Amino acid sequence: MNEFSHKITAWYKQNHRSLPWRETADPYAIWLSEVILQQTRVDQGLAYYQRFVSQWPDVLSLSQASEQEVLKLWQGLGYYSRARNLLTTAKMIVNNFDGAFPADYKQLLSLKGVGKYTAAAVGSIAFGLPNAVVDGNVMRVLSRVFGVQEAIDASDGIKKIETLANTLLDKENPGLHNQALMEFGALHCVPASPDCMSCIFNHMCIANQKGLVGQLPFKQKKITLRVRYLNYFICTYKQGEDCFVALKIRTSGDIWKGLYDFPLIETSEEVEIEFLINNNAFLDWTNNRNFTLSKVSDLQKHQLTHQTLFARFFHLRFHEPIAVDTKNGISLVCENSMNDYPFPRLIDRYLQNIDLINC
DNA sequence: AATCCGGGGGC
DNA sequence: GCCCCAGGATT
Repeated sequence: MNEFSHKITAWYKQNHRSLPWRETADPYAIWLSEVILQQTRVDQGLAYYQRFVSQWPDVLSLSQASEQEVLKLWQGLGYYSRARNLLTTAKMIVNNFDGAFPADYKQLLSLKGVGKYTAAAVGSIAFGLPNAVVDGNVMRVLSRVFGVQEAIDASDGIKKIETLANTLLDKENPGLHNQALMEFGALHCVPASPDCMSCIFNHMCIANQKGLVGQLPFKQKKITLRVRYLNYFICTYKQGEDCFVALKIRTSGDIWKGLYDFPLIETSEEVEIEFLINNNAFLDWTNNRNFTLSKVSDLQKHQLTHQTLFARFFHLRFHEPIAVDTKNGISLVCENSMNDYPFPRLIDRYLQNIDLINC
């Protein structure tokens, strides 16, 4: 074993957190944890992991769930394609792999939602395969310790880190090595103001020697923000004691695919209600039915990584049954059963705030 | 190679 | 405000 691996695994044995997916050798549990933790902190993902293993203890039970159920349990975690791919892969394992995760890097890579990182993580941790993981932690630790100054969001920098990671990997115990490196990045070699004085690598860390810790890892790309205005219509119709709400499933090529929101008109700036009601898209689906504007919400700001959303909710109380056109994804749902539907955080938060929709 | 996809937390 | 997080799919 090389000195780097020796030091970092020794550090890991002393300092690692006790986490449920570390108490098992079950590939299903390890895969599930890795998918949940993609672009997600342990603190945020832990409760989701526990709910998922509790609801679906094995890959067979998960494979029999509906997409709506999986998205509902995933609600609030973001990057919802992970949840849809999770279900796809569970079905692949049951149907194409005889119910067992393959102990092979390339076959793991063929699974939906499993890229190089997750294939290496599941392979090394569950099966002892000799593939080095490269995630945000590994990028940060290796770029600092070995002084990699190439941009880690461009191909040459990434390739350099990948080569370094595979050279350093302890092939006798790759799962331990990989987890140690990531845990060290998560707990000690943190993004902002790490404690380099007490670091096990401070004598050999090139970034520390050159005073570059604050500048590594280097990224060259800037994120560009898009601003969108979402004018939502919460359309209700009261029938007897029941309040029905028109929900709309989100479909193609945009945020929140598979989740539900309301009929909306999107604009590039803030607009008046008169503009919205005279809009063709609005007239189309209300089909000239009679309604009362019963409430207008404040403007709600919701920040995504690449988008700033401003949403306003217009409550429309209809006096005759709402036309349900399943072609455009609108369904009339009893308010009592809204808990079964997965909503984006923006929608869920608003619904929590207003408590009940006043029909 | 570039772009898109969420939400929460640290500073 | 800006950056980051146990990244992956699509084009």
